[in-house]
Amino acid sequence: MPEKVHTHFGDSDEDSFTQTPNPVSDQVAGQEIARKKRRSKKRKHDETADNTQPRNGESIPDPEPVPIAKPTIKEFTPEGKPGDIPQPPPTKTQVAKHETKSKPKSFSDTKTNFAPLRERANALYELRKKLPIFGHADEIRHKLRAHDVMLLVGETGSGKSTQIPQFLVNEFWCRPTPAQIPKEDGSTRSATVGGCIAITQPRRVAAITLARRVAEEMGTPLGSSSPASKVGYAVRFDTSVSPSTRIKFLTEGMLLQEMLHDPWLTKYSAVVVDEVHERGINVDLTVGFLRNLVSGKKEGRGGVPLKVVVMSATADMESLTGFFQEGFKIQEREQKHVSNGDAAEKKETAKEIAACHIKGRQFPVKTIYSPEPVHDFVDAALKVIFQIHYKEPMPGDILVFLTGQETVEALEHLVNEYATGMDPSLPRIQVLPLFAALPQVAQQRVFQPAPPRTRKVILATNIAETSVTVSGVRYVVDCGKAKVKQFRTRLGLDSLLVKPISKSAAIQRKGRAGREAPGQCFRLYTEKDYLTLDETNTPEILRCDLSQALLNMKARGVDDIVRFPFLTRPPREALEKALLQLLNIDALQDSGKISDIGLQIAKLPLTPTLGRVLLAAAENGPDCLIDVIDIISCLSVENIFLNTTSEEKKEAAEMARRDLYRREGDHLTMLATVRAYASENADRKAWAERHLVSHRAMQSVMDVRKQLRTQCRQAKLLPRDDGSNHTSDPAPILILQSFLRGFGTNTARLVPDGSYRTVVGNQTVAIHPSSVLYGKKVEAIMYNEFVFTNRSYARGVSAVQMDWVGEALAG
DNA sequence: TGGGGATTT
Repeated sequence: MPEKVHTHFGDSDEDSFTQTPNPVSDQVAGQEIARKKRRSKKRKHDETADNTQPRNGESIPDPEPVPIAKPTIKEFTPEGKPGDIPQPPPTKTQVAKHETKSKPKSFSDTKTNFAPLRERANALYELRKKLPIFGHADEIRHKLRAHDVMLLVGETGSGKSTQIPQFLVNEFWCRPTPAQIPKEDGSTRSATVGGCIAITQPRRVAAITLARRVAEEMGTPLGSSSPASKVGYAVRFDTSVSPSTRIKFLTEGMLLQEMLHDPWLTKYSAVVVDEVHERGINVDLTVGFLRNLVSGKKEGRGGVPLKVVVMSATADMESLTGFFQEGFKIQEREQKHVSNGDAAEKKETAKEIAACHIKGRQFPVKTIYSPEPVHDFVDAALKVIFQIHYKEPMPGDILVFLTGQETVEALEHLVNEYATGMDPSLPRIQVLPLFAALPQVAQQRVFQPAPPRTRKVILATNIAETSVTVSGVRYVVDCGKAKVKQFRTRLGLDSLLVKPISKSAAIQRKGRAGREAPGQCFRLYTEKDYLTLDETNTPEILRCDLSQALLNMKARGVDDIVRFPFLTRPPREALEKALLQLLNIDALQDSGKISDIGLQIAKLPLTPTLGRVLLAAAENGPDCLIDVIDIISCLSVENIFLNTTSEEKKEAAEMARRDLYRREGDHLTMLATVRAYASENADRKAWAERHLVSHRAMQSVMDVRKQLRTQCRQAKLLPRDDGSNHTSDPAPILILQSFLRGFGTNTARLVPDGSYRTVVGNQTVAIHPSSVLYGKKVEAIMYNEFVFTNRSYARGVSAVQMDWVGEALAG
């Protein structure tokens, strides 16, 4: 059987698929490089010779990792070295026995650990010196002394995320500075501004692991483990900082949240925004607020400047430079109106935007395109996997990018089937699926080394593009597609469709083959198709519902949304729709200003709609609120019910969950699940397994629930002592009516032909198969999500009465 | 009859 696969593939045009990149490919890559060179010449900032090299590694011939730039200075300034943090003098406790380690943490105990920390840091220093960015330390420090904003393009493996904060932390401008901050009444108050560096990350794990690494490199304990710790992190549900934290890694969402309470970011001397190229909505908002901050008068900081470093792997430098320059230009124009400023002249250099390019440390990856368009990429991937396995030496695992769980599982079966008939003298194949919905234990298998004489074949969604790094991969197979969620403003509907990826995503996928050795990337599409791909991913801000983003802006005092500095401006229609949505839930006054309700909602870690539901439930009393919090907690995490792939499993799941299902719909079913899980005191994990409920998801539910209960108590929506011993029967009608206050427009009624039509818009919608109401016919339904995949589906569905809907829509 | 991937004092 494998032979057949192999020959068949070879028949089509074996050479094209097994050869080195064809001349056309090289030519085009060359043109791309030439274009980049021309563009970079236009830049007036200092540049290193590195900049003119091809940046994306498309056709780098180097057989070795990119050589490291020579350090520009021979001796390092003391601030770059590990161990320059104040070290306690050696004392008797320091040589004390090991028992102290296992004792509860206290200051004196951690002192004991400083010596080993320092040793480790000294060892790591040797590795740090080899990072491509290391030789740029002085250049970077120098530029940031003169400029407030710096853009830094650093390819994968350049070391930017760990080194930049260490380069900057001992700069003079990074010290806490006494300042006079004007108060509303015209007087001033004394305060200390700055002293700390924030580094934002799109993902929680990245923030935590980077903090851990930098603490190690600096020879300091991590976060709250010691009051002397210099490095900490802050992500939702897990903050670890100390009074002496100087470097803090946090998620973008966390920094936005901090800005809600401290709009001037007075704790910080610098904010480093990492991974900007991913363009999640939070990073767009972050750079928007930061631009206002650096180009404004900084009165809330007592005039102390804030340094901003924007870092990206594949930056569109022109647009980011233009973005920050525009901010300074606007400020200049406004200042000229006020004074005939010659004071403005002096500060001119600070207002230029510095730039810095750092080469990555990446091995060359050969690109092999499909000679012809591929119609069935699962089939094509199967052939390429075996072609690699037959021809290419061991070791070298294969990473295949597919679109979703369905294609991953289909290919998993096919590969296993063909592998059984393989020549026994060949190395074996181990197929490992990887997608977000996969239980954690199964995901972990991807990181375990393969058994001897076995090649790992990892079948992944685009979780492997950014979130998860698998070692040992030398071959990437890229189907060229991904599922993309797009919010359609006009219909108020999310669609999840398979679409071609962007060039930068294709380059990112390819790069996964060159992390440890030279590699190969098989693209299951033609080179012509590659050239027609969009340059970059569509920023999330153009693809999502904007109501939460707008409410956050309003809560920060941005009344005029149109004047907000968007890195990419969403279409007017999308902004208007979001404003209308906020008006509908009373989060805004008719004037467009934020209302008291809006302010309360903005403080909740929820979508505005769910926030509105929570406040409505509070009006129905604490019992109702406690129950609604349980449901909202489920709605704001991943699916709590495990997937049922086969018919058998589905039946087993229905049996196991029978006692949880509620005829009122998914909302009360979730409530029953949370209540049952929470009251299970013996073994919650076993309980979850028995009921085919995701334990991981339920742990998140409990975290959210705790957070929401705490916030509700602080907001006096719940009495102080209530909550834990709540046992009264739920009141389904009150609960569902609370939900209708937020989801009144997400309703559909049954029409005579047996289908459901939306109350607003009269569109056909079907109940999603994952719903407990699937196949049921009720007077009307309310749903949390309206999604289009193969057809329009309502997800998160409960039965409601039409007169409740009428009341909710009437307000 | 079906769920790309993140994230929030």
